[in-house]
Amino acid sequence: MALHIYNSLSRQKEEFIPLHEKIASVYVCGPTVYGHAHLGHAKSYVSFDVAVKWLRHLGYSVTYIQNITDVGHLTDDADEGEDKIARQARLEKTDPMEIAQYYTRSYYDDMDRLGVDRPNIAPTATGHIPEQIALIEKLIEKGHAYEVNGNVYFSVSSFPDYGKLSGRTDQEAQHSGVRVESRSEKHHPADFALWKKADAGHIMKWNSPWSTGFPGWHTECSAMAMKYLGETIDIHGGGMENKFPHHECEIAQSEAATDKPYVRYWMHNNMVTVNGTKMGKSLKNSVNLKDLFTTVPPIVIRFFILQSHYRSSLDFSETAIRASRTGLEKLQETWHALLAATPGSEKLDTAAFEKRFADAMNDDFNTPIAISVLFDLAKAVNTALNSGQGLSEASLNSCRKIFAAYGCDILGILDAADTGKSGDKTAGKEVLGNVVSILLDLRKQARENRDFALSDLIRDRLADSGVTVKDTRDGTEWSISQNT
RNA sequence: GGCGAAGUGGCCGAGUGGCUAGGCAGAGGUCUGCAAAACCUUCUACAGCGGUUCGAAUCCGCUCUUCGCCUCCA
Repeated sequence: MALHIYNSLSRQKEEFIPLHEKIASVYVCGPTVYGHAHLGHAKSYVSFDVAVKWLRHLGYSVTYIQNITDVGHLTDDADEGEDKIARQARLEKTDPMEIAQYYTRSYYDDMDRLGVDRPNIAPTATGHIPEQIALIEKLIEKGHAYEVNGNVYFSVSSFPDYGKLSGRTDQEAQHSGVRVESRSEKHHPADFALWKKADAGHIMKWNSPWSTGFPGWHTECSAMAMKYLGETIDIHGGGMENKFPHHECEIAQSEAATDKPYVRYWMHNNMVTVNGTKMGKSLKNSVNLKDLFTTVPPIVIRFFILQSHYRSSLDFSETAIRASRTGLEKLQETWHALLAATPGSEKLDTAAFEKRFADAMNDDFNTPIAISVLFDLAKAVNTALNSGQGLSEASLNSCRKIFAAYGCDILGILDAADTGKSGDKTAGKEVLGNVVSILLDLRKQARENRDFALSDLIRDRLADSGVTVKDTRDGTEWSISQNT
């Protein structure tokens, strides 16, 4: 089965055929850096991380662009209100640049811990003002934009396709919820700002042909996507809430400027909810990742996210996280057992598992199904290892390969450091291993003497220290507990 | 009001016509000095009402409910 992607524009799954063979250009709307990342960011960027990893696995050369919005994103409706970064700078009594850089670092810290690969290019809006001005000039030239009092607006009525992504084609419907005063200088209420003149005292501002000001929020993505990926890009991703107006406006200004299709496949991921309600900063129910990481390992969060489809909403709760954690530990147990196993005689045909996994991923990145395939394989592995026969060397190797490639590399839900092939045992770890060995030898002697009080004491004290001891058919195993 | 998504067993969460999703939790069993883990067996489903069909969770209609977007938001 070839890769199929659900295209928000056509509202159906389509076979993925990139503009240029074996090359995939991907642009995903990045964060506005005025606060720490929350669980919603995690869902979005983990989802696209897996998509990109799968594309690369399929042999595509992927250029993945994810912007950093550090100017132009206003607190109120698209054309009024204060800049988010500037507002936060005022609240924290510092410079907007410091706010942007501080929260950008914070964002990458969190994504690193979640195992999200960095994009190839992470352009900032402030770093691409000339490109945005050039785009606006072109739109004015072609009659798609007009200037009033140093502000430039896109003329929605000049672009008949406006509304094709969000389904909002009825002009009346578009504005029914927009609270713009009737005295607005815009020609039509639905017109959106491309360039805004800065008020006195505004810190982030640049010179332009129209005024000293700053670009509108929608302009940056079009300008940067087209600069690095060309006028038509293969995949554009983002959160569903950005479909309108943000992506609708991107299409309008890009296609009006180039007369070419802007995006071949639109991908939108769904929201994280808390108790069934959307998570949002303004609702004061957002789950900050740094806080969450203090009690839940990042890899569990990643697993939790991938257990649902990216187009489904995901409801966050303590019990749901706990269930994920237990489930993931089960998978990791098998992974560890697989690495520690010695060759035996039983054969396990892994081809079917590989095919099922690939089919699931090719079906619009269906990670829940892909994970269930790993669980099924884990069950087969456990059964074989438990039987006493063990797995043949060839089977063992193909199982390890699947877990390493799919569990570690693509889904990122199994710790690659556990493969043992890295051989990066630190001195401290070796010492610990030796000490634990001594204690386990003592415990073994105690058990042989049927001194179970002593053997249990050793096990309990080790458990208190974060070392879990298990007696298996093949002897005693130990591991460092999770979350230490 | 307009646009869109969705209602699955105790919980999470897949599944677009017939064949066990998966995970967590529960029950029984195997193994074990006891734990833990693992394995085996097993119990709870498709919001409601109609319709299409040999057959529907899956298609159609209606009703009810929830959520998102239409203001900033991954």
